[in-house]
Amino acid sequence: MPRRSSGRVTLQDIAERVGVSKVTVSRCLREPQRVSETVRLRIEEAIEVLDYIPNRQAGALSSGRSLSVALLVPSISNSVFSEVQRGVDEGLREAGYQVLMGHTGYSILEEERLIDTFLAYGVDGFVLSSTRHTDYAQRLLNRARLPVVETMELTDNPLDINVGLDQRVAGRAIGETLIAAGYRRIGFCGARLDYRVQQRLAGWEDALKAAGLSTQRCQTTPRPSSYRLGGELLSAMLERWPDMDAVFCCNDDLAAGALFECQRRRLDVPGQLALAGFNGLDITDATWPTLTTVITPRRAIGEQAARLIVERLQGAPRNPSRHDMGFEIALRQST
Amino acid sequence: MPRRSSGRVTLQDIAERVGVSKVTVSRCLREPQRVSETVRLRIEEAIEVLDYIPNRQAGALSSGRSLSVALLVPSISNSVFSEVQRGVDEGLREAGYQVLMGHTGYSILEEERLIDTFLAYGVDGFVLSSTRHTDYAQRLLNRARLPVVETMELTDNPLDINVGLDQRVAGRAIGETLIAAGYRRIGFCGARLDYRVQQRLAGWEDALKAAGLSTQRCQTTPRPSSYRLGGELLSAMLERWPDMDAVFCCNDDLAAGALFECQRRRLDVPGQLALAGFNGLDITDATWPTLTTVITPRRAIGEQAARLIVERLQGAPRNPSRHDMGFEIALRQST
DNA sequence: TGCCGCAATGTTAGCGGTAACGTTTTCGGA
DNA sequence: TCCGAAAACGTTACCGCTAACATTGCGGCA
Repeated sequence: MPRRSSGRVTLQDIAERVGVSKVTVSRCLREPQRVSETVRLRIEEAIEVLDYIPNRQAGALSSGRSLSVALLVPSISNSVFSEVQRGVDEGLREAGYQVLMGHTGYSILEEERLIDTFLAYGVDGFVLSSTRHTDYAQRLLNRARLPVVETMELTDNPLDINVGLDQRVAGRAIGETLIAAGYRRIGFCGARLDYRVQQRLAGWEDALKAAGLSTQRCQTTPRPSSYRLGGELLSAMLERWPDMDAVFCCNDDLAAGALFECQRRRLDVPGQLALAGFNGLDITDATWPTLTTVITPRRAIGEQAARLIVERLQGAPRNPSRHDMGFEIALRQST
Repeated sequence: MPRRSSGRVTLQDIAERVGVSKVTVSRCLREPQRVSETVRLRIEEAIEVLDYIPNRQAGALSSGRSLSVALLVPSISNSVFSEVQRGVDEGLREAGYQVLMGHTGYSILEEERLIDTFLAYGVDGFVLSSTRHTDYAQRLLNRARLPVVETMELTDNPLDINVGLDQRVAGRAIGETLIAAGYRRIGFCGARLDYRVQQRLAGWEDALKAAGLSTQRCQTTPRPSSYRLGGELLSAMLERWPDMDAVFCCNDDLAAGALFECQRRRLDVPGQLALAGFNGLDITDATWPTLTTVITPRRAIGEQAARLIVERLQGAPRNPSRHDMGFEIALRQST
């Protein structure tokens, strides 16, 4: 007689119904080929009839493996990360892992809190979407000895595995693209200056400096990026630098917002002003004119992260590595 | 000597260091006021020093409560649900619960799979983003006797708690708005005809029929909604019904895509064609012209869902209920 | 002085699984 | 016919935590 039973169907219930011990039932679920055909069929029937759902918590507690991996993204509403998520999810699900998602709101403190929480849930690995973390978070991750993938940007000192692209090189590439297209008075607008945006800005400066152009037309704000903000920033820039002939927006949201503002002002794009974005979201290929942008391999990053984590979970040794997934420039109508 | 220790710091380690039993440490974490000041301080210090992270799986297994709630949304890339998620997350976190998210890809079979998975993880409740489920999923949910909130749309037969808005009434309202603005040859375009979209369509028909107008200008597709698809659908409609003077798009993505297509065709909005969307995403307030739309209280839905779940988790009796959160029409430049 | 009540802490027995190892059964080949 | 190894299944002892109950110690009061 159980002291406090949850009312849930357990392995024991299945075992009793079939007339075997619960280890046999457990084995039947994990290594079916090690159980005789007859018993297996009867166990499967009992599971079906009783609607048995295994208790993962108990399994995880006992085996030390939860078959789940945490994926931390800055923002769920930012569609940039939904592609990464898709890649991660697909790859991990195939290998039998469940992805648990958390969002940090672009705060490394919140990231720290989530790492703590997910460690408490016993996840078997982490996919992070940045290379910047609090000291405490790094300590926790190191101590836990779990596979950790830092994604999106590249770093020289990965915690473990690093999969991303060189944001600075990409920023430079888009700058050079604008220069090659003949623009000379090129601006930059950026919102929420996280590390990645700073890198893009640095790349933009690299390109302009290398061509002997002025880098003064730079408008930034710590506010979170949005379509409307793109319009506001562009307005501010047009006022300060009326001669500007092109703008590199640190992401596609700002670029689209800037485009809408141009339409509002009846400013011809690209005739009077060229626009470029970053990431290659769907919208860049739908607006009129379509937007030139840097297409980042977000899906591939997610898939690669999943692949590497699974490798490690299946026994591959810890071996810090960096994977540059590259990028692609999409030359569109806006330049 | 443990047979297989995980290397992790446990309650026992804290207890030994402080010189008390592990129950005392456990109590100190859950009901600090029941432990003497002296002991509490020493326990807290030990936790700090040893970087103790409680094992939630063990706790959940023992107590029967996991302090987590599953939130299932159709799509993570659809920003409609990110607001719901924010509301749910905020409300539940305050009450000490962790939200675990899953996405169903608009498939009730996938939803069923996720319900199974999250039950295996021992979640204490569910927030679903639809009222349609497989029979098996309903059976699982009923049997588990957990609080369940079905969100977004309303139903007459809630599984448990229902928080949403009447999609049909909202569809009718936008139809009436267009009619009141003087439009007479009003079209409807819809993608991925899930239950909610069907309801909006029915509402649109209600409005047109009530005004004695034709409901023939209706273009739909099962393909998933996107900006580009909005453009394609609009093109097809303009070809079939050149005289159309307004279109209600079943969501904002389609509406924005349709707007871009109008710009491409140099069709004046709203002069030659009026456009309306659904949901009230950020973009509707950023484009030029801005888009008329139905603003759905997604954040409020999430918050209310969280509130009701917490109530139930804190002991309120099961009491099937329906909460109509209403909607608001935003009249903008596109009509 | 003796007894009661309460605050503070301890003991015991699980929660539902799984690892490791032990036992029984089966069966082919010497 | 008998042996031995592999296949099939069982026993035991936990994983780390908590509910329920037991115990201890101390102050207050009759």
